[in-house]
Amino acid sequence: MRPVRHQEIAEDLRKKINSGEYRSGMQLPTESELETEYGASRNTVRVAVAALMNEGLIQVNRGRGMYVPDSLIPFTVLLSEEEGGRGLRPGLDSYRAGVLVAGRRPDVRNFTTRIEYPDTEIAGLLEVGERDQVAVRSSERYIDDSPYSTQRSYYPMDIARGTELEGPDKINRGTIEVLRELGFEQVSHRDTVKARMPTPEERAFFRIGLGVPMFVVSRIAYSAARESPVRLTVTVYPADRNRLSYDGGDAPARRLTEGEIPVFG
Amino acid sequence: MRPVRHQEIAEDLRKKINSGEYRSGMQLPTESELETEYGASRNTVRVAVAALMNEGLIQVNRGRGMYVPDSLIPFTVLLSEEEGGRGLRPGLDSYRAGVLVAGRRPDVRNFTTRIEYPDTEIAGLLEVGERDQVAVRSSERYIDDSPYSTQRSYYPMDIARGTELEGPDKINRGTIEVLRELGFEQVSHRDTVKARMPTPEERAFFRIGLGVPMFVVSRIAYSAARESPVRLTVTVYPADRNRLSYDGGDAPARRLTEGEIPVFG
DNA sequence: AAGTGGTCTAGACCACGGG
DNA sequence: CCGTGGTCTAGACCACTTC
Repeated sequence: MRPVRHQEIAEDLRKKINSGEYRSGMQLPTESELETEYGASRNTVRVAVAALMNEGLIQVNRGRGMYVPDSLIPFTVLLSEEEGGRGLRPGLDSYRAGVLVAGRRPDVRNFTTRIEYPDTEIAGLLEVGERDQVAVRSSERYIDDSPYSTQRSYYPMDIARGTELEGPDKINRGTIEVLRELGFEQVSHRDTVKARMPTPEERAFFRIGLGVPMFVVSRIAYSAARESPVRLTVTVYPADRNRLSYDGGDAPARRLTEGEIPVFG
Repeated sequence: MRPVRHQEIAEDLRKKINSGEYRSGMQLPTESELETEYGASRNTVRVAVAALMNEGLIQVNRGRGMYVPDSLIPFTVLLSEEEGGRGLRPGLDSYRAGVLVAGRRPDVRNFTTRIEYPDTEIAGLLEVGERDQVAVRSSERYIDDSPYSTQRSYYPMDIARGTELEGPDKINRGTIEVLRELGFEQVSHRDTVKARMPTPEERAFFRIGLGVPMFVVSRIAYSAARESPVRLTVTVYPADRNRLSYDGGDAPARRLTEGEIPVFG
């Protein structure tokens, strides 16, 4: 296989990054320096650089230069903790309570409620007909003023009708508690995790570079009082600063690595 | 904000794909057609096209054209099923047994065993010192001759020494069974899920396009006979054809959507 | 052979960040 | 202001697929 110039350049830069010759936070040579260093035209250099961006290996700031990304403090999203367990503050939903326990500041913005007809996928997961309306509660979640996740919960209208769930207000005590009050205590759930690239809107909202995928976690919640689900919650997280954690059986207490921050879904 | 030509082109193509004007499997206009359609130079068109590739919206075949990807049959990886449960064939590891149950053909290739010093991350997760050796068992897993996942399991040497685990052979009855025979019955585990972009090697091995992220699932296994973990298994899956599933509580039986194929981790 | 995308060049002007 | 990366052009040749 005949070597291809931009691939050689990319491979060389990859090696220098992975070997630590270029470390986190360091600036790489400028485009014109790379041109002379590799004896290639600017566009060829840019093709190589684009490949590295898409792998998440470098970050480019217009006007300033190219950098090896700082390693981010990872949030570990605990997705199999019991609701309301582990000394969380009662009367708060688990996201808020969990972030507070971690010593961070939670915030929910742009909260909206809507009633709509579900698309095929949502209807299938919620086990309702496509002509049955659902109540949709959407919000953006922040930690310390940085966008953290977007969330959308769907409720069958026969549960939500006439309740707070279809109302326009945030519910600080958590919707799990509301469902319990309505007689639908959540006894089990099923999570489906997908990963995909962000839309341009998500890239802008989360302020992430190229090469950063998104987690999409869909949680279907069940109650003993009903065969079909009582709720579907879809949460989207950027994958560069989040990892998901699931315990099976009675796993031992968590040992945190340096800088790791546990939060709740 | 002054409109930028290649972004306009990309946005227009995105709309046509999402609206269904270009459907799965359809060929898009060629580069030269897009040049005349948008009145832009070839490189500008190519920048727009590159963005769509990175979002996973289109797939490009050299010499043939650009296509909207066929939607893949999704594998659903069941990660919270009981080992050996649900009528799996006894005497087979859960991956093989699960794939057979789904009516597909499992295959393990390029199996290797190695003894090495763990890096900082592995040592931390396994709770061994960086100067304590570990046994590493690596393999590539296929389903119906298509690459499905790569897997690497790490065992503390004080468990693996002198056992099949450090030997060069595949163990068809599953290493969970071997650990049980050694007195380390697995009673709990903790999964950590990450998502990242593939390396060029992974792109080639899994034959995936740009814009397809990878799942990295790290499972730490615990036994009642020992405080520190008995195994760490790291599995890598391409995210375009896999979703991960975790049940919490006693979730109801799974309802499969059309074409969905459940398999085991 | 014809048509597709892949590679590469040389040069121009623009927009942003920081001194 | 200068240096950075971002946009865009016009043209050339190459490699792969299909007929």
